[in-house]
Amino acid sequence: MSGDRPRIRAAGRARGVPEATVARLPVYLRALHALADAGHNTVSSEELAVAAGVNSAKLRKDLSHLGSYGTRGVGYEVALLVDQISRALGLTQRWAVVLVGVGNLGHALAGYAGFASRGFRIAALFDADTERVGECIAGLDVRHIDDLDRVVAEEQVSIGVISTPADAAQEVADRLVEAGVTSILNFAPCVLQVPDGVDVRKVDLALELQILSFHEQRKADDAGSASGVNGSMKSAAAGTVTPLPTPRVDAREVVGR
Amino acid sequence: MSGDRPRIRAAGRARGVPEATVARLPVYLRALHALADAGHNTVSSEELAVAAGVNSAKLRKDLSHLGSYGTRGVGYEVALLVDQISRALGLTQRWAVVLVGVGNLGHALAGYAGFASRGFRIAALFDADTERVGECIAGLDVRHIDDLDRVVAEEQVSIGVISTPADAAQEVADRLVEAGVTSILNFAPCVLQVPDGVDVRKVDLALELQILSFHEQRKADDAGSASGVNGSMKSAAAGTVTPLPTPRVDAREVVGR
DNA sequence: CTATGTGAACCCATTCACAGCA
DNA sequence: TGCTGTGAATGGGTTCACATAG
Repeated sequence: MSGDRPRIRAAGRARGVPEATVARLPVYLRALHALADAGHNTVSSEELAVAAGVNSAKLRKDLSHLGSYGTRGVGYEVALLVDQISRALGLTQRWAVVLVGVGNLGHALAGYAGFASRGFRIAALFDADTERVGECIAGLDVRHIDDLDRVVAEEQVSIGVISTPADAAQEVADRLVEAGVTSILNFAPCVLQVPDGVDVRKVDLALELQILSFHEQRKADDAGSASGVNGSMKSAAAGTVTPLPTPRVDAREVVGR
Repeated sequence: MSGDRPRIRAAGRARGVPEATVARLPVYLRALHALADAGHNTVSSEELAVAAGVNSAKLRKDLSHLGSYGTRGVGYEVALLVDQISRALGLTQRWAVVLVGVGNLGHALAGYAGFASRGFRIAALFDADTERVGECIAGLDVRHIDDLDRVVAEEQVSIGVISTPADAAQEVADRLVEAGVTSILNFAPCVLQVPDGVDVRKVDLALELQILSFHEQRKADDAGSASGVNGSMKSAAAGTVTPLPTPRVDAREVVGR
């Protein structure tokens, strides 16, 4: 038993699972559910790795951090693995979450079936706009942000989702923390300041596109330098052409910082 | 000039920027825009690091991969840095993207102002459901997926966003690649198979919550083991209680794998 | 004989600490 | 003098390759 170096362990349960591993466990879980649906009772590390989009060595190393739940020469029992990963992720309980900000994105998140199906229950929706309060979205009434404290306490909420504009996000985060929330998922495009003990994860939609933009550019450059010395245009791959020399930053027109 | 080890470099432009650095450049860009709006002309690595939520050593190392654009003893000129980072990310051109799947989430993405404000133009919306085709969302008509090839070619689209249900995502990805798209942002909770040369980034909403769940559980466990030997309940922190012993996986009720 | 579990090697990223320049 | 830019040190994560168990 035990991993590489002697990571911290609690009483009986496995602990000190590396962060990179934690981030992949939900992917394995998804793949396992799909395999179970397809009627598989057991699965090899190779099969599961393919289904999860990683290599098998990484998968085995990841699983080894949870314990030894495989059978040498055979593979893993699907149901058992689902059980163990769910347990490791804390999904044996159904977490209550509150969502703040029911604009464009908040609406979609409130109606996202994936939350319910993967261990989460939206306890309440909030907004600061009194126009929106009272509106019913996905079976939930939108409440005013001032009710946050009460709901978080009553429903034992520990996770908050922020889908407000960027300029309101910090204020909302402060209120969530004040109310007792200790984990925040932030969809607003800004950095949040929170006290120790509070976890924040961010999802930035445009940021992901910007990363893709980098790689697109790289591909276009490669294609360009393959033929002409510095292929000024011509093989600009699939990108919107117009390679503007130095357009000065007058970009960023609308909305969020 | 040049980084630590001699990473690959092209003609004159900086290359071989580490992936971890690339992922942070958009964050720096956001912070710089905010600083510019606040009237700052120059900024020190320390100030910018705080605004971006990283430490200053990491920031400087990251920027060093783009070249030497700071002034020792002074700091960085905000406008110049914005320019250089934009250039490095390939944001001197405005990329055209197509969005496939105008359900709950697709709707929200189509209306997301952050795309337009950060260098991207939604060229078209697509759906397979003929009921939806023709609908107008955020000023764009929803087109049928069969028109994908034409639009991608005509508008020189190289980036596609998938916001379909999981069971349709692979099919859509295949079509996007077939049409000539070489970068995909996938919101569907599944692993996509794509040929070499195509980049995929994924955003999984529930996955992020599951990661937070892990850390919540850890905090709850810590709080529990602080007092009683194995505090069976009582100090279950803020989480929805009910620590179920071995609930057998009957979870996952609705929707996507 | 097969596929897991894991030490060891390797590689990438972060952090430190200071040389070098305005 | 102050802050950038960067070698060197450290640490985490990935991959390799094989001992081990069924």
